[in-house]
Amino acid sequence: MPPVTIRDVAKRLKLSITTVSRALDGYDDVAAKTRQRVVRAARTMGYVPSRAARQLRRQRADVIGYILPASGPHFTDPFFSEFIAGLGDAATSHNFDLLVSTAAPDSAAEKQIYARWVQSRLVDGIVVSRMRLRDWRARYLVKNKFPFVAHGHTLLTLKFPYIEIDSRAGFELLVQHLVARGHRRIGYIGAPANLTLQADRFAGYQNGLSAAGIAFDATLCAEGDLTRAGGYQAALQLLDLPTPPTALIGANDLTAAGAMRAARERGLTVGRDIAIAGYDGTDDSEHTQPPLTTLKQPVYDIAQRLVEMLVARIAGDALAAAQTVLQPVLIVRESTGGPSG
Amino acid sequence: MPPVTIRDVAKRLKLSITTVSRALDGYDDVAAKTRQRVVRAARTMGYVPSRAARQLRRQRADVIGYILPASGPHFTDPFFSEFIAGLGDAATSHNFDLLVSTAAPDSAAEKQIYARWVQSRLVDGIVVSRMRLRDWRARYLVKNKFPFVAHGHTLLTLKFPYIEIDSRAGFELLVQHLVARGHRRIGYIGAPANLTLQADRFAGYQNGLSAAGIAFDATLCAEGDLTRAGGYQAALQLLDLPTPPTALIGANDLTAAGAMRAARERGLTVGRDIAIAGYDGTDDSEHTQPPLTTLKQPVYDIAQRLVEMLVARIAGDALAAAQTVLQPVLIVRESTGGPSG
DNA sequence: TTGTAGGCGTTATCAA
DNA sequence: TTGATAACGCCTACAA
Repeated sequence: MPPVTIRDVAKRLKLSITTVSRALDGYDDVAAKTRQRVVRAARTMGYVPSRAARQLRRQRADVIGYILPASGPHFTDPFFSEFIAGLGDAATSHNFDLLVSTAAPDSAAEKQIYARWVQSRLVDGIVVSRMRLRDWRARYLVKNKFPFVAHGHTLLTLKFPYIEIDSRAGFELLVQHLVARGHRRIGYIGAPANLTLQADRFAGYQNGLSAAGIAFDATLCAEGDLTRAGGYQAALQLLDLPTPPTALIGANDLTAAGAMRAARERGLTVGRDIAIAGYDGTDDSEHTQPPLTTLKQPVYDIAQRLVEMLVARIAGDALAAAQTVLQPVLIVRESTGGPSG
Repeated sequence: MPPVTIRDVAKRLKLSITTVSRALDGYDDVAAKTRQRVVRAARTMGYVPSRAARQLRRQRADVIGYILPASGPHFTDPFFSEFIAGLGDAATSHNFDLLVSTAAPDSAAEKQIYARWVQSRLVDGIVVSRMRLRDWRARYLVKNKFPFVAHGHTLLTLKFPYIEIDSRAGFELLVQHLVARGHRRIGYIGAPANLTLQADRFAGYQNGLSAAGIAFDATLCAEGDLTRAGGYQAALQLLDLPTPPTALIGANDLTAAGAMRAARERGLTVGRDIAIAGYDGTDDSEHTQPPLTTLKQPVYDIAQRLVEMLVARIAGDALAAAQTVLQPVLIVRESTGGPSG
């Protein structure tokens, strides 16, 4: 059976489709009694407006989009689980739907998705995450005047709303913590250099060192890729140095988890022979063995707030152009010796 | 500026919109030269068909939907990261988009989402996961003749396509493995009783015991909720028995991870003092400490194949009604003594 | 090979 | 307070 349309409802009630539409949309120029009849009939007949028709007429989809920075099988960063949960919950509560796609960063597929979503007006707005220093996505969306919000900034002179964690300050804190525990040779496992988060976190690491009067040593730095495997490889490299570091900081928790594994393989007991710390602070970090010292960012809340900003922006609210910077919270656990260590 | 429509392209070329439409859709009754002009003009003008209009006309959205069984902040099961990655990649490669929402199982919100998606034809088909024994979702979708595919079966006498892992056989294998390592008191931490997976895995556990001539002991069984926290709590309960189990099986890896934590807190060394095993086998299981013995299901592939089946079904392909059962693979790691243990 | 016209299901404008 | 009617942008018989 074909879906029931507004026409069916109107016919059944011997009313015009206009009246039905207005009654359902809650206009106040409909007799209370009529409205009641309409609402009841619509419910019993199971009428739900066609998205396509409504969308065509109103020129908006009530959908927001998000693209996961990955494609392929092994994708399990808990950061993104929590992020998506936040986006989804917030979208629902604002009567939006969430469209999700996957694409490797800077791939042709990614560009194609953006073009398609924007040009075909499939979505009304986009949430962009894991920003890059010279992010073509920001450029593209600004150029097309397309509503979007970001998790993190760029180096470009573009104005757009974002929420961001002051990870630079966070990493300074982290270094300070390690120095207080007596560490001088502190290694750093970073992310690809084109990412904003790498620039920030690396800068924080360097600042932390210099604040403690420790000379920066490039040989103690390696590049990871924000995955466990990347952290593992990079950590091995650092641990096999003639004079290895006594502490390692990963650009995120996954990197740190990989580093923990590498340390164990080299016969080191994490938290005693070597200190390891990460960044993100999703639940998983509490459940590594030993539990991971980390900087916690409120991922779920950030996602929710991003959606709120985006929805406001789609509605044309100028206020939504805000740029918010939050402070991460240092959580000290056993991987760096424990709270009282 | 308003988006460019097919009319704009036609006007510019002094052609009818029909010709433009047909040229772009690759019909062969368009002069090669005309097509070329049209394609070029469309590209330079940045024309992309309006989704809403096309959708209204063709009565399909080219969108499939998936609902994450969770709402709230702490949602980080790697199973679902991988599942979504698989859905997203497969959807993209079939020229579909993926709509994602979140809702607690059996909540009012969940029902509402289904009603909305189905009735408003927002999506052309739905992927359903974590099936329940008497699953109203399957009932609802079958009743509405709405295309869907499932990860797992139900107890209902409904015919629908699904892919499923023979987790019953898997758990028998797991018990067998533990028995071979000398365990007789094998505990089980399950999932909520209304879930299909619980029925299957619990049955497999029981079968495994009886095959080994071990009497079933209900006091060695506890109910978890497929989260780490749930596994932790349930494990504590079992470990604090007068005569605690020497081995624990979790209904999934997260449960097992929680159990490992509980064991450590009780001063036990996992893999030596107690054996612990799980189910799912995402990358994370390899990185617990010690690495977790588990039954691996090919999550990413399953997700991809589900999408393929769904797409075929949406296209009206009867073949897509298949019901596939795959075998899980036992992966023995240190948490039960190691491969050679 | 190209063009005309109708309609997909809504919402919104204007009259009645 | 209600109803007729015109779009929204596209696809596709059918006609030319």
